[in-house]
Amino acid sequence: MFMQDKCDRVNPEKIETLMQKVPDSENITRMSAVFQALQSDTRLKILFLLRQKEMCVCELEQALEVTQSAVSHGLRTLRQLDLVRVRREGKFTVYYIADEHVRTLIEMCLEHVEEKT
Amino acid sequence: MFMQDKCDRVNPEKIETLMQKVPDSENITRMSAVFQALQSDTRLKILFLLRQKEMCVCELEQALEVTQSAVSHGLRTLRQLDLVRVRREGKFTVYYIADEHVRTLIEMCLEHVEEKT
DNA sequence: TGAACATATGAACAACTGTTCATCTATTAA
DNA sequence: TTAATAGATGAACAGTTGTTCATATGTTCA
Repeated sequence: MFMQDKCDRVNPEKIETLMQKVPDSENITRMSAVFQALQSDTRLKILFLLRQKEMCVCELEQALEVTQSAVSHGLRTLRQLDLVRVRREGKFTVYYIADEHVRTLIEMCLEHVEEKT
Repeated sequence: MFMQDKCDRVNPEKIETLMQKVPDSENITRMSAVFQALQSDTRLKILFLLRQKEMCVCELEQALEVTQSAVSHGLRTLRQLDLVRVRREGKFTVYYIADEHVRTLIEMCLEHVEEKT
């Protein structure tokens, strides 16, 4: 038996069906973490740089004009969510975009904001 | 004349060229705001609900089991960034996904997190 | 009109975030 | 080995966020 609390439009059974098609809590939380990683000017710029070519930390540091620490922290966040990946190259640590999903995410979002005058 | 501060890999001219292809500050900030809106369990669930069918506030309220106030605040955030749009329907306010970019964004992100076992 | 329902919004507080500073580890080249 | 360079990380502080509570606005129907 369902409660029919308030709104006339509410059909509790239908709502339950809709909720079942929402990703489970674990995945919602993961997605939330991904979007949260993308919600930073610095990290976004890092991704738009890496989108063009893989780069080491100090290249990013020079390009972005923030401290090495800030770049490194930003990269860790992106790395932990598998948005970027790393490769050692001698004394350099080279970062690159993890996969096409990431490219699509930032490109889709750019299109969205560019659309508005 | 450019400074060659640190890293051997750094080629200042090349870096300048790369930076020119990064979206300008205004758009980066807008994207940042969009991702920041997507970085919330409640708002993500709202979008995954609206993705299935347009809904009024009280339907969302029932589905999500948070206060009406929280839903309404969440919707405002999404609305301000044109991620959802509104339509009046008698005494109801019906919300729906703004466009395909938004669908793609959340679907792309879901794929990304589902990929990791 | 007024009562009931649907939605919006401001205030406020706890929780979280991004940056810098200081410091530590790892790698290279001499 | 040692000095120099590349990168990582913890602490800490100022700034930001999401929720609830209380209340205001808007719509319908009797």
